[in-house]
Amino acid sequence: MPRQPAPHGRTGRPPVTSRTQILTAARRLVDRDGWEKLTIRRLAAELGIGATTLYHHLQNKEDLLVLLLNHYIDQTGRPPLPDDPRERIVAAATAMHDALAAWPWAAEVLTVDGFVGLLDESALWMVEAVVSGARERGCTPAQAVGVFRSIWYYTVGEILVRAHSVGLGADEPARTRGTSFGGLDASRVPHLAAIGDQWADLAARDTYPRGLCALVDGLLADAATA
Amino acid sequence: MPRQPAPHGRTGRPPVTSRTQILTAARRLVDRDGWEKLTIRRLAAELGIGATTLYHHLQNKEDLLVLLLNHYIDQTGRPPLPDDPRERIVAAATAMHDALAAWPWAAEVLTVDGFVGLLDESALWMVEAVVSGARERGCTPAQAVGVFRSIWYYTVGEILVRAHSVGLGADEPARTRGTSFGGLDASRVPHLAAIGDQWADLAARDTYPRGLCALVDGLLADAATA
DNA sequence: ACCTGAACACCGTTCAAGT
DNA sequence: ACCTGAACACCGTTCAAGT
Repeated sequence: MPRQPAPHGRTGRPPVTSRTQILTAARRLVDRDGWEKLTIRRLAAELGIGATTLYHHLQNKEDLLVLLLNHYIDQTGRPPLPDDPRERIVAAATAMHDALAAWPWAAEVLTVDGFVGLLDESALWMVEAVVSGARERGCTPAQAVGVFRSIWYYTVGEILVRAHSVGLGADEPARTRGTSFGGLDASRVPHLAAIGDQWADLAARDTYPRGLCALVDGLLADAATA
Repeated sequence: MPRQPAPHGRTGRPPVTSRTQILTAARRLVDRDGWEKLTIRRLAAELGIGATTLYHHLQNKEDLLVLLLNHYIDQTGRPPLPDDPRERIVAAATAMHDALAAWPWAAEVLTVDGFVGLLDESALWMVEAVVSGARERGCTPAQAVGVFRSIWYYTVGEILVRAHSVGLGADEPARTRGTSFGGLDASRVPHLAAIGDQWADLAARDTYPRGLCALVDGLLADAATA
């Protein structure tokens, strides 16, 4: 419901037509200055209004985050879904992953809040795709929900761990020590000691797709034998 | 290296013998008031010292978090590890999971920081157990690292999602609406609509062990066929 | 060495007041 | 209805100063 531009009596600063302007400004701020700079006060400054004014459009900061996440998901394209149920599950999971990986701060929101409550209907196609694939492969409704949840855990975990591992090398090379198991006690942790400095390289590889397929195959096999 | 109690000239407040007292106070504060109340200023008050004094023992807040996490892990018991490699992987992963689940705020630290750099050697037995099990089942070193990472993602994701879903029902029953897919459009998301209100129940179940086994079996099978 | 208060540069949020 | 500044109750961190 767009606002009428007609100023009935007043010609001052146009009102902050609710959510849309706020969300685009928030998105701009995050993209420019980073996720940790998204604050009520800064966002108000970005909009050229007082900080307290924002509270006429937003319940609180959490509200802003949820709104922004849904706004982002709404803009995310929806890939074609394969007919094969197993491939459909993988494609939907990959779409979730890629959407989050492209905007890592979105994953932060997922930790600030429970996840299910903040997805609006435009994001549910991913859930539907996974559940439908699982059902077609013989899962019960309970099993299908379990399949989705396992995939979701794996995906969120990958995003969060990766998001917080990136950039450490840039400003804090001291911590690179932890990432390589160079000087480990070979008698206590022989396999890690053997891997040694290679750990950093191996841990930097993108193993999400590989692990996802293994997970999906494992979940479907488990459901089939139950 | 414990401090001599002998006050050479002064009998004022005993010094904050570095880390140990700080960490026990921090742990007490977190257990009593919750993770979000752990702040430099409050911790100083808990210790009965000035806030700035803490900076003689701590680099910064992140340092405190890392120290506290390692302190917690050090105190965590180490379960017996099965001889069977597959069972060993599952047991080690379950131990990681249970340790984090028992103190959910620890999972928060994992998102604040990359994880590998903050584990000290006393926690590496879990990594070693997973890697050794994978190696015994024929994985290459690279595959074994991949097995660990996939399990880690799944575990961290489960902890984080669960930690942030708990308690929502308590103070915010309004958001329970999101957790049930009651009034969904059956033509657009038929499977979710069919599950409907059952989603909340199904999502509340503990499916970590089930999903973990599926993941491990999937990973080992994948490595075997590569 | 160890500790301090004051200060800086921020937060989210509320409230009474303005148009 | 929409917006405001002032204020409240906090943060992490730095710095010059005290013993």
